[in-house]
Amino acid sequence: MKQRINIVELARHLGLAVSTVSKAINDRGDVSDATKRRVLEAAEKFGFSPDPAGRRLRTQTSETIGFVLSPPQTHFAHPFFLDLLMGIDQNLSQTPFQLIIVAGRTLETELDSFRRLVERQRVDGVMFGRTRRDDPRIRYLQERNVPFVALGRSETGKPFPFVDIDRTVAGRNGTARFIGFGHRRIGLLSTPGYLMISHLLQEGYRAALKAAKLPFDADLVVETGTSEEEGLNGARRLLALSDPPTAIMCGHDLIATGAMQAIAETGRRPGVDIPVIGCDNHPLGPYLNPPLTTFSAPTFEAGRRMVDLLLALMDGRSAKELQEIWSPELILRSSHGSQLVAAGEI
Amino acid sequence: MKQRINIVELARHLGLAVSTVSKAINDRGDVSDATKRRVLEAAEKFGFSPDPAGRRLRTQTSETIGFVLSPPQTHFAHPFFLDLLMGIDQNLSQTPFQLIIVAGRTLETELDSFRRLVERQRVDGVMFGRTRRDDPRIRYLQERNVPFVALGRSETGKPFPFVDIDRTVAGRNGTARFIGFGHRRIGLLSTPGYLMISHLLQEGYRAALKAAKLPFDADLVVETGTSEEEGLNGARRLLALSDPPTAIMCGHDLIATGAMQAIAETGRRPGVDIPVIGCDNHPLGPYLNPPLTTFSAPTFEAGRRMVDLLLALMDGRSAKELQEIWSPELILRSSHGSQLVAAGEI
DNA sequence: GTTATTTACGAAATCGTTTTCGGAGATTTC
DNA sequence: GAAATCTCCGAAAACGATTTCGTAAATAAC
Repeated sequence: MKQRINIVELARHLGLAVSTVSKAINDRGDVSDATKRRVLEAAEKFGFSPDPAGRRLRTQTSETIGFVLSPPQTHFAHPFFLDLLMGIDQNLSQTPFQLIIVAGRTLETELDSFRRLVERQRVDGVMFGRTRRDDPRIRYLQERNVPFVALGRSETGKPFPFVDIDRTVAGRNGTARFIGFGHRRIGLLSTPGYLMISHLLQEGYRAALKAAKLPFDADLVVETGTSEEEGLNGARRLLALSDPPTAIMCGHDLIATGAMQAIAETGRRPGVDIPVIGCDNHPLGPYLNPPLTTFSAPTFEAGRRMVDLLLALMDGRSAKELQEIWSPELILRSSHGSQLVAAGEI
Repeated sequence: MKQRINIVELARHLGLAVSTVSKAINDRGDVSDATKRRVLEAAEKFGFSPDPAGRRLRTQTSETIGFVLSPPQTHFAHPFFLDLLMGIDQNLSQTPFQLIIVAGRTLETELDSFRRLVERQRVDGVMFGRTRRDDPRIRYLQERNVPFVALGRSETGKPFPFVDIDRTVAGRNGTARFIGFGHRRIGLLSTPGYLMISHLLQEGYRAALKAAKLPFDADLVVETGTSEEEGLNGARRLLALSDPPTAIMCGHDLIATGAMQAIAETGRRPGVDIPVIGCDNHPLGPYLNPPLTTFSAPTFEAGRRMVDLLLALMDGRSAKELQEIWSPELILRSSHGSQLVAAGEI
């Protein structure tokens, strides 16, 4: 390991006091431009940069923000969160903060990950996603008074900062689109019920039905996990109904993938006989059969923005002004019933 | 923020010296079992755990290992690396180390990410993937003498620890399979040439040709990026040849996805008229049209193992004994020419 | 019963930084 | 020209842990 120089040796080399050098490096006041320049040059020359350990000890900050990947694992075998991480990192790398990530193992032990993060690692801030209607993570963080920002809103606790890609509009617009095509019985394959996005999706779904004066039929909505297999099973249940849906709105592209599989199993053509719409714009959507119509999810940008919000929060801004709801946009491919589209819809 | 207790206050409460408390907490010798138990109980009661900043300052370690995501971004909109991270984290969470991740922006600035990691953050170890035949990252880390483990081997520098999911066997076995089906002209759609996996894939490809006494035709191998679009374009070039391949081996499932698209464009049926095999077992492979035959890539396990190797290296073990080459296994679906399989192959 | 050895604990130094406070010199004000 | 105000820099005190080394008591050896 190459020999490192510390701030006192650097100061000695310069014939200055350590305090002066420190102030120069951190661009605090009380040091002339001339010496500041001199210090910076010397630091560059000797390859000096302050040891984080020393600085953190003194300033009582960890310069660290933690991101916890939600369980279960299969949910994250998904480009979504990697994009999010990329966005977070890109923004964070412009700051002194570093990003540490931990993975919650199961729903039960997930809180332990949070505890380790704040009580042992002492992170300065926390980020996470997949908010739930009733979310113990939020309660914990608010109780400990640690700054955090979530991907998704929640019904839990006091106001907190979030970026929310609004599932309500996906549910409403997707369903409305099917209704516009003449469908009367529309299936909803939702993500797990405890998730906030599931609740919002169903709200949008109901709103669209109501606007069209269509009845709500509880048989038509089934909650599944966020995977292809679970989407497959959910769709099978839907299709086995005595009066099955003629179109299916899905809470996630992976679910939609399974759903199209289930439709094909019955000998019908997904996207033609039974149209399907997903959510979150999975990169392989265009390569499915048929190409999947879906709603956008600008996760990279969401990651960037979450960092902005967290920084603002730590800067003293109030949580209420740091809440953003983004509307996803419909991405038309062909699984939603392209023959109608071809007939003049676009 | 809840009031924290530090080690001197804890010691005062116990009527012990700080040194004794410290030794008890870290289970170093020189403290009786009785007082050790007493200290541990008190620590639990007061919710004390040592401040990482203080400990790191004193011990001159960062207790941090860094993972750098390779550029370009599109390569990572891929479950592969998320699984790897999950594996790494699962193993690392059993140790005092924390995982910090950074994303290399471009190939040019990637080294800066490494430099920031070791020279500023002062991580104790580094991990990364997508090794290259000539890899400046390896040179840098070896020169600085920082412990690291890579996903993939390389031709660069002195021996270092790695886990390598052997692309040679994918190239060889995939190609041999096609040859066994009677194909004489087999296309190879490889990942970018600078990557080690590309080199190994081609080696395997050539080996299979040689074993079957088939000629090598440079026109039949084209290197593309690791994305669907690039796979699409690469396959178009292959299919536009005057004497085009009758089967295509791909260095990646995303490439294979694009290739099947390209085949369909020409009016032929991918997997039937022109069989295709990919690599890395993308979770959506089974849902492509046709379902994609591919090679396994146990990335979660690889992540776990990489942590073992890194820890062993930091523990003084020699790099040479910390190199593992894993053979991927063929996962038969139907894109490799299922009609032949149905005819008795399985 | 004396001496040698072990065992258990404590005092103090140390890691590298930031920050407070004070003061000398330069500059402005009246 | 004296007083007041700025500018710039330095000495020293934290921050919270670990580790070395010394020493008293307890045990073992003879």
